[in-house]
Amino acid sequence: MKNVTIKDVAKAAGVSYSTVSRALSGSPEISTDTRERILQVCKEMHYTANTVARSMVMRSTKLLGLILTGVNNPFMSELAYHIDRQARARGYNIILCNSGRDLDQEKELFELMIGRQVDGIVLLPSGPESYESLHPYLECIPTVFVGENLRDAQESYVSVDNYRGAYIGVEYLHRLGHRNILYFGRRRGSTTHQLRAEGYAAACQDLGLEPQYCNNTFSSTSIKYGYQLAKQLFAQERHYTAIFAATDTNALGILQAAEEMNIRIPEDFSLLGFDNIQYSSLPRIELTTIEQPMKMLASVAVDSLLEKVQNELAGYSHRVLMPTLVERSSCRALPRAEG
Amino acid sequence: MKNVTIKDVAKAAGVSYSTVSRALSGSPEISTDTRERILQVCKEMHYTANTVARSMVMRSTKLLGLILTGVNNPFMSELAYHIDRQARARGYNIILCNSGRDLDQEKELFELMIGRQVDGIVLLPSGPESYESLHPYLECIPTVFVGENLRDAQESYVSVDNYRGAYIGVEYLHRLGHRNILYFGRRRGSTTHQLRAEGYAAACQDLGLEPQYCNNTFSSTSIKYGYQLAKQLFAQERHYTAIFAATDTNALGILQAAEEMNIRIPEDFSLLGFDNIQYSSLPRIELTTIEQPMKMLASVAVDSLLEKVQNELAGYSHRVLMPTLVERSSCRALPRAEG
DNA sequence: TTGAAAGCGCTAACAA
DNA sequence: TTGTTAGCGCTTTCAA
Repeated sequence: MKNVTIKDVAKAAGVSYSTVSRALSGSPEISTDTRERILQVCKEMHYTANTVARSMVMRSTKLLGLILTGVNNPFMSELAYHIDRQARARGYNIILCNSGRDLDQEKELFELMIGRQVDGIVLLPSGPESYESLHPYLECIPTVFVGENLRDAQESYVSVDNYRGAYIGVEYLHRLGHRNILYFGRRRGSTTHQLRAEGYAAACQDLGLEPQYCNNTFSSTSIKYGYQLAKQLFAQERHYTAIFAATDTNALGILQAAEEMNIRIPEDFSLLGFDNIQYSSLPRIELTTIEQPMKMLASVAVDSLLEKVQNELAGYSHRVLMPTLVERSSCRALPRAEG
Repeated sequence: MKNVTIKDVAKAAGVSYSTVSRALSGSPEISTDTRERILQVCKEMHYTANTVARSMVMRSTKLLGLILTGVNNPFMSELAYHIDRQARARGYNIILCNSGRDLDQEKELFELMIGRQVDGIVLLPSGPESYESLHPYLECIPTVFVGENLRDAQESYVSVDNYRGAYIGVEYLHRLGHRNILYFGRRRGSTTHQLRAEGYAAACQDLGLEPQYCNNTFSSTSIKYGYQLAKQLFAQERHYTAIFAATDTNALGILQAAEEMNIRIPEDFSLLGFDNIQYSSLPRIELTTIEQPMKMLASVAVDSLLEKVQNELAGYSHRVLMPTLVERSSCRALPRAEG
């Protein structure tokens, strides 16, 4: 485990070490032949520049913090993948951290990242409270929130038009002939969820449908909670021909409960999800859903973060992408009579 | 965006800056009251230590490189999650990189990580060729391979006993009454896969079964390839009552093809997977499979890497964990007659 | 075109 | 117990 430095190269090449630095940085203030000679020596000695030292003098680590609630979540891991790709294409690397959806952890991670001198942070927040909670840090470090709508908060974020997505979903089911659509998993505390519920309500209003809700009483969303909720729901009488689930994980919970109770989808009722996580395209699941364009989300997130980093501007930007419908097999058209 | 340094704190507290350093590092060579006074000033000034500067003098970044083929793969993302947790518990952070299963990328990432002075690398290799390909780098930086068996290679690795796992799987199917078990997705080029196939063959031999194979002619494993392979397989006559898939993704491809062709599982044949990725536990999928203990894999990987890092020993360790059977709904017991 | 030297923020050996 | 100083590997003025 050697450690060839710029000085070693300088000695070997018989020049001063600032000359080596110039050769490496592609400075114009150097003759072509000395540059080539030095580069040759570097190669021979297997010199690798010490990024840490460079970071210190350049006051930039070319490192981005990526804080999310848990990479093992399929939505997050997909996003993380694209964020890494995009960042690397721009010459940055990613320090990955999991907050576990814990505000204190999140704060701690911000401090850690600031100490590590990352150039910026991509945050998939624990919830809308994150914005308030992290406020003091946001002035110290360029940050972009992704996935969560911050509405008119004075901080950069990238998200999907959740209101519009829900609206599109209801329209689709309506077009299929459904007139009784239950919204499943409505939940307090998340702006994203609030917007989806609002979009649903607005579409119902516009199309003359009666809104019906099954509220999520848990503090978060998961297949397990979706399952528990669905079990309760199925114990009651059915007044709907379609369920619009607030998230794909909710929909998967519904699928599980339905399976257990011998309820057939889409024969007994149609099921529409939201997010288009990887799970949803799996055989036997084939969930029709509203897609969040994750690759786009990732790339816009990195771009707007780097814009902020490189311009040193204190401004912020809100980017809201349009979700789209992905048709698979969990929804069916209703014959006139049934509608 | 201020930047409070140790010097600023020193000036404010009226001490030399080495005293501040001592107060922060918890050195005993300092009086309790000056320490407390300094810590107080640090808090007031919102001082955060610059990890980059510290790294330089300490010659340790407390950073680990995590190189995998793609976090968006559910097996990888699960592993990444646990690796981060374990690393952080030990005071390290993770730089995440995706190699895209490309050997050149992998090399490039090693160089990048070495330049970044990471203390060690956790590698989920592209394949068994990675070991050869990365050889020059392995002497420069402590590395642990995870997931792939390197057999007797002189480098640390953590993996599962794939041979034994396959053996257990065949025993299980045999116990269920199956006498004709097809091994699906046998593939060249991966030691992991070779060992699984060997375990299958050995169990067949020991139990007096005739081995049958459906070979994976693709260079890698995915649901899509599994699907294509299965389509071909189903076009032929069936001489088996159970399929043992080399990986869960293969099994999911089989499920997809079966769905399309109205083949019922486990009624028409039983299906056993290997890995226990998250997908496998989903409703409607409920794949019975051989589990790789991912949390354990992650924690052992980090531990043996840090052992290497901290002891500065040039040695290596091979840790092989035992896989276990996870019973779900894709296998059924055969009545005597059918066996 | 090249070299000398300062300095990024910190730790640690040596003095006081 | 505290202060002074050198130096980690690099970039970048300023001189030559």
